Amino acid sequence: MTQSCAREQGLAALTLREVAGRVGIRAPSLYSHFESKHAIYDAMLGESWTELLEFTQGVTVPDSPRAALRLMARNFFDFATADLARHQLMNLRTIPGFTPSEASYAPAVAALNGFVQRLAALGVDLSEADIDLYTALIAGLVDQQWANDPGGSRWARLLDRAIDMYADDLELPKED
Amino acid sequence: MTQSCAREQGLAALTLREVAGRVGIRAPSLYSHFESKHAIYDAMLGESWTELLEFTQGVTVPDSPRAALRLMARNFFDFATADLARHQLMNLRTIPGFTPSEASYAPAVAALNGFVQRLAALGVDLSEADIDLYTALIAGLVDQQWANDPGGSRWARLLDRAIDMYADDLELPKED
DNA sequence: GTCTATACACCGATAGAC
DNA sequence: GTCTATCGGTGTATAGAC
Repeated sequence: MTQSCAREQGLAALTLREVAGRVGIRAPSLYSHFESKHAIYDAMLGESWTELLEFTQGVTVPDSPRAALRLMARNFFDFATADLARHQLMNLRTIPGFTPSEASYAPAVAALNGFVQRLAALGVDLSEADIDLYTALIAGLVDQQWANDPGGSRWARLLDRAIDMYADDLELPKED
Repeated sequence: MTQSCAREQGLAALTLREVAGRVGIRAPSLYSHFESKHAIYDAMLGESWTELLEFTQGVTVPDSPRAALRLMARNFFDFATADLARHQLMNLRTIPGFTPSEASYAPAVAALNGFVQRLAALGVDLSEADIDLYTALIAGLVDQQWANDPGGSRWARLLDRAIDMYADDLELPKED
């Protein structure tokens, strides 16, 4: 449900009539299921983070902190570069008045918590600033990939280097 | 001309009728000056990069590569976090079909070239990958600042640390 | 309850009079 | 150049059939 319709053009290209058409109903019927267009965005946001959360929970990460960091970053990067509308919804604030509900925000928090706890299990305790720097680093690579080389790999190539740079900053052990 | 109208709400909130209203004319009259709404975006984009370019050209940077990097990054960050619509236009691809014209893209290239050349003058030669990593790093901090703490300083605080992390990766001399 | 039909205000864009 | 009038499309809302 509420699948990404505007996967190609981005969030702004999503119209209620198209969403309804794909489900096989008329546009106004959507209001039986959602209060507004923002509510649809909200549902999509929740589903997206839930999808990422469930995916990451099914992945076993390496014992080495650096390798674990690399793998989790790669997974997030691939997830975010696979669907533009989803990325705009999860990581940007493209829609003027839209703020996520608590319910939809919960899986996002859970996903980030999962990331932190997996590293903690490997003996790496991240401060809030550490986490913020990490999210900014990955988000920046994703954004540049979308903005300046969509479909390519110009920034995807830099991911491992970026993670290594970040791991050095955290003073993680060099060799795996 | 073509000042940022949607400074508060973002690019998507910009309407032709409002733009026209601020200039004191009716919406259709805009089409005497611009071919389409995209052409207005294009003009705004060109003006924004030109503004940044002229600003940075007037700034004298420190002799130390690290300090120079810090200052230039801070200038860009402040510029990008001061105006949401401008940031979306310069660093993101928020508008579905919009691609900048060569003319509007030129000052963007010039601004980045200026950055590279100033570092070169200090003995720091950046590869293409180095540049891409830099832009991703700063863009990521800006995006997170806008998305998760607009008006605040949660990611602004991390800027110097991020630059230092980057400078370490480049193996720039530690002390200034 | 879920849908259709219809209407409203607004959007970007065009045509034509002055 | 600027205007008015208007077009098709959008999000949104409501009334009413089944």
